[in-house]
Amino acid sequence: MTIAEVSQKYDISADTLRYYERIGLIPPVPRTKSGIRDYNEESCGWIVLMKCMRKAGVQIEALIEYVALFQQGDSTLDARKALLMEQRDQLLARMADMQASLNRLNDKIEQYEQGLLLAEQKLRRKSE
Amino acid sequence: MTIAEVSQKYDISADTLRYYERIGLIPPVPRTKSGIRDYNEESCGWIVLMKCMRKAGVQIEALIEYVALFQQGDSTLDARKALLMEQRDQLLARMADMQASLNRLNDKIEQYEQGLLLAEQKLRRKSE
DNA sequence: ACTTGACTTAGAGTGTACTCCAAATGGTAT
DNA sequence: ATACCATTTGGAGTACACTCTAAGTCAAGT
Repeated sequence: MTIAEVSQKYDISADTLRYYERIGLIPPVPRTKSGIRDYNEESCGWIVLMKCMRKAGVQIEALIEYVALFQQGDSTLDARKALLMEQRDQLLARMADMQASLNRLNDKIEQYEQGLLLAEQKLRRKSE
Repeated sequence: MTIAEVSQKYDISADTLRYYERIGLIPPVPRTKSGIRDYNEESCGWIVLMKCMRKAGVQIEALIEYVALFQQGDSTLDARKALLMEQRDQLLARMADMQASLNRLNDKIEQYEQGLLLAEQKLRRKSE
């Protein structure tokens, strides 16, 4: 697959795909003889993984390290697992922050609902 | 309260507190005659709110707009509620992305656990 | 052969959210 | 009075993650 096809398929700009490869967020993508990227299934797998992680706010630096470890082979299996577990913990912490924020938002929205209700009642009383 | 006290109490740098006020993320803080900030309960309330929202990734721009609406008085009650509801929706969407990422991380970690187990078994077999 | 359009690279530019700095001022301790 | 330390402002600098630009290359169509 060309970069344009991958870009469309996964809704990621070609610039971002090149950037991800350049910084090592995904392993090098296979090329044609003339140097044009020819994404295969493995490349696409990395892209899907990284899109998912980035959408969730996982830092690029940690992901780069994961890819680097992966490329170093089986000796890094436990380091990779440790990295994933750390990212999971951070993710859980961020989700807890978001839940706290969500609760506050819900409380506030409810207050506004009651406030608006009171304002409506005032208007009705006036017109009666 | 001075800016140093507020900074310590809420674990936000004095620079950030000034920055938040400058851009309108919190309403103007009361001052002493000599122009030094003297945070009161209301100021602290805004700080707590904004710390919570920012930790959860709510965009500064939306929060600035909320404060601006708030300062315009009761005529903006429904606009404020609409803004909060939009932010809640965005928050829920991001939490869903994070849950997807969390699921993938958990799957991968489990794979590594099984992989490591297999590696251990291989080692044991060799040494037997 | 020549145009066209997608692709390549290196490097510069952008947006968001801080974070730091310099110069000036104010209140407090000696 | 003088030293000292926190505070003030405006503006510059930083970190992260893209995003865009310029200049060049390549394969396909006419």
